[in-house]
Amino acid sequence: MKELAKTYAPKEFEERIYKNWEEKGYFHAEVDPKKKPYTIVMPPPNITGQLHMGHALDNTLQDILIRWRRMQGYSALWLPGTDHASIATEAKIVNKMKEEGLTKDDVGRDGFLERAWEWKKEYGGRIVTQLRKLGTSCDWERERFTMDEGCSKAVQKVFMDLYNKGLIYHGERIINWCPNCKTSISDIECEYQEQDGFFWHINYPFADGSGYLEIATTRPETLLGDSAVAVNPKDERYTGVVGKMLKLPLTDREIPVIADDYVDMKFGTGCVKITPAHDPNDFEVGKRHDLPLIHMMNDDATIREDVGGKYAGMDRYEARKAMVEDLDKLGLLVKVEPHKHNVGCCQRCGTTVEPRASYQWFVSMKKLAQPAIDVVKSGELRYIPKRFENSYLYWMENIRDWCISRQLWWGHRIPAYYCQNKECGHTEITLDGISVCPKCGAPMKQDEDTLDTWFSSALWPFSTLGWPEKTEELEYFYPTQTLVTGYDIIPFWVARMIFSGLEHTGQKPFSDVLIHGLVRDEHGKKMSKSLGNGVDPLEIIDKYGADALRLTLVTGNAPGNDMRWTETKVTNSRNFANKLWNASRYILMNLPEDFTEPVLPEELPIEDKWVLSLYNDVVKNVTSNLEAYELGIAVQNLTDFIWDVYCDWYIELTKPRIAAGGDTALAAQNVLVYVMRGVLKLLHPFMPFITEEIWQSMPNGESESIMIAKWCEYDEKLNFAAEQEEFSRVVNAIKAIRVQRNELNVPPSKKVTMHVETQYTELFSGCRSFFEKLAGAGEFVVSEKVEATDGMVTVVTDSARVFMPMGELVDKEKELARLEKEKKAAEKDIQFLSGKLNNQGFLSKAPAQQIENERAKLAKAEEKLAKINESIAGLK
RNA sequence: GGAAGUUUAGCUCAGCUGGGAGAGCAUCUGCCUUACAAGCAGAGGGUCAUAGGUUCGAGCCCUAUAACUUCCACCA
Repeated sequence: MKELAKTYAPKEFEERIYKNWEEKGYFHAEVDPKKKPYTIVMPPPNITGQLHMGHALDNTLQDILIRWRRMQGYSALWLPGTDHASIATEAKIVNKMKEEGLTKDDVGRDGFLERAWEWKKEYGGRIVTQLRKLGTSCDWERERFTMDEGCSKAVQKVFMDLYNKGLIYHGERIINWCPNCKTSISDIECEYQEQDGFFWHINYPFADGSGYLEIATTRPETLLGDSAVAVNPKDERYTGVVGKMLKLPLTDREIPVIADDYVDMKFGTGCVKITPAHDPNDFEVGKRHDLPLIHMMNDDATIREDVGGKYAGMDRYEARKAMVEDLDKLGLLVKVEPHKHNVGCCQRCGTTVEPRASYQWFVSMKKLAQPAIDVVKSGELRYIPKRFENSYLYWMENIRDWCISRQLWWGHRIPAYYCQNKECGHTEITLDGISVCPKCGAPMKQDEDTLDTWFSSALWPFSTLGWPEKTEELEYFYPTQTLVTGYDIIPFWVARMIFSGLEHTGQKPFSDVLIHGLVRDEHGKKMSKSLGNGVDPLEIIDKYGADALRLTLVTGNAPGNDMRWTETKVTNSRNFANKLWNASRYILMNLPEDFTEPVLPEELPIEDKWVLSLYNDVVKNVTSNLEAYELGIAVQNLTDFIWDVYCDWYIELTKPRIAAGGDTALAAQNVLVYVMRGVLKLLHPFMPFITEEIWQSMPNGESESIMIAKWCEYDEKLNFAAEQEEFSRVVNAIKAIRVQRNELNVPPSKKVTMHVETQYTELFSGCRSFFEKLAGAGEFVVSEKVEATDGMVTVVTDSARVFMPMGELVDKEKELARLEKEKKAAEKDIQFLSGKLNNQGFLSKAPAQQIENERAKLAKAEEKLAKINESIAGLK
């Protein structure tokens, strides 16, 4: 046992405690057949990342669950790791090289990767170091990285398996191209923004000189890639022109007019220019009509040499301007209308993406999605809260093929090898590498591309446990139990883990998905780097401690709901920590030196039973709320009990006994320590540091660290419902006296004589010291009947009347008015309750328990009214 | 265009399977009561967005409306 410092100063102990836990190996989870496993895999933060509030929330929730389950006796594994974040990291390296005046091509693939690994070595551990400050109890011995050997092996294996099953294919499709990152991105990495644009109406002349066809477009520069103009076959305006040829302006090409249902007659002019290489819909139209695919842009969105003519080399927007001007000069520009439309932007860099036909690798999704839909529909895998199942299912049911190849170097290189002999063209997918074509003997060359970052994240729950090897870890810890993450990455990550897990391991990757919301700023805005409204968790930890931060993030946190960040919430949390600290300090100060373990005596006074019974309820409620993932409610139960019941009432109740010394003091001390130890354990998952620091200072024969102490269980022996009810009569009387003293401005230091009239004489006499201590009682007399005299204030509760002689402080008229007011209130109660109890509908349909409750309430109200009436009569 | 969420005290939010509206902060009034002023004891403050409906009974369930937020789709 060591002494607690005078004030709560988390900086003094948080770091030391964490280090100690880690040294003792408490974070490590082993395969243990004697225990049940409980596994959470941490959503791996990007190696480029810095700890932000989102991480702090996500990891606090996970740590609460893991610490709780560990204390419950599970072999609780929280598996941490980081993500290589291909685009983000590659961008960092490219920027860094730019400062040195270098480009990717200058250093080459190997040189680039060397730099990337170097960078990873230097910064990749930053975020996990920051996580430790939060108190996260992850098993660092099992820390993984999406590009480490094991995860890479899993990626290659999955790629090959899917390819062999025909679920991965290579083909030319329209993909989203980022001209800045110079890579393809998937549909969900493309974010749409509404922008003010224009609708350009352009006349395309018929080749035979018989007039024009007016088309409307938002992107005139793509005219260079047009291979047809389409009209709706039912559109009577254009029936005659289908099949005719148009002269494509600004070029020397001719293109046909075709008919296709895709065209909406009511929109624009009803004529659509078809650019199959640069628009997903046009691509489909082009396929149906066998139109040529005309690429008109380079990978940096400049106009291509071979089709661009005078516009070649211009940037897409520059070309747009020039072409519109030229069309105007030619008299072909009919009109320009302002037009709002949505423009796809690269999630990473914000650049407007260019839809572009390109040869890429795709995962064929339909087949994979079905089991992932079924597992949720059947309830075998559930989202908390359930409403997120809707958007998940909608997404999965309407899923499109996933473009997985990226024109990046940092990532898992695609294990596809192509025969360099064009005649042969053989493609080989192999994990071992191959240099000679097995078909023709020509040299083979590996695909230059890497895989989407999310391809490896999708395997995270099992790749980290050793898959594809049949490790004992995989056998034991998989499927995992809970995944904790924000709703923003359900499509990116959660969905992909689900179908990947089902496909490759035959098992769901986890049973429960706990979804949390976003931490917003105090105005409700999303915290973001660009807005500069982010709050740095590390600064908060530095100022208030990790426990205060954690408590703030979990208090009032309902699954799936966003929360606002305000600093006053943190000070509240810090204040609570301080309260707990001082309560512990007080208990320890008074403990006899030879006190070892708390033992609850057989005979206990009523207030002890009262607090133990309430504590017992808290044990039950905290546990059941944790089971329901209602972490916010669980912690509320606990903090309310600690502050309101334990500190403000029970500690105060024990003060007279402690002062008295002897057996009664010792009994109180046993209860104080017993309950304190219990609530410390219950609180530990939420506030690990302070609870450990206090635990270490207390008699703690149970275990050397609270981290590995046993979770509290509801104890039927501590259920003292009758005493709980009984003692509340005293509490209510004390509260009522305080109200009167306050209203009459009688200072607490002033002792007041009290004559208590009650049928519970034994109870109230036994509680005399509480009235002295907490209600400022001087002389204190309890009897069944008290004769009121002038100058007495009457305090009425349902179980007692307390008369206090206040002499000149009492104004008889005011006192009467007050009692009349209370009488009205009591009558209103009675009216309400008896109304209910006279209602036949209520009596016949309400549950018996409910009727019983209302009857009891009515009886109390009637008792109180009778007492008030008696007092009024007495005064008159 | 489709879907979801939110709307409760001045502010931030709880309110579990329907049974007389809660907390913290802020405001006001008293307190240095020897664990804590980062505290203690009190007080005031709400047509639970609006309109209907179901029910003996609705903040909670149903329908519609409004405002705000978010996700998905992406018609040139």
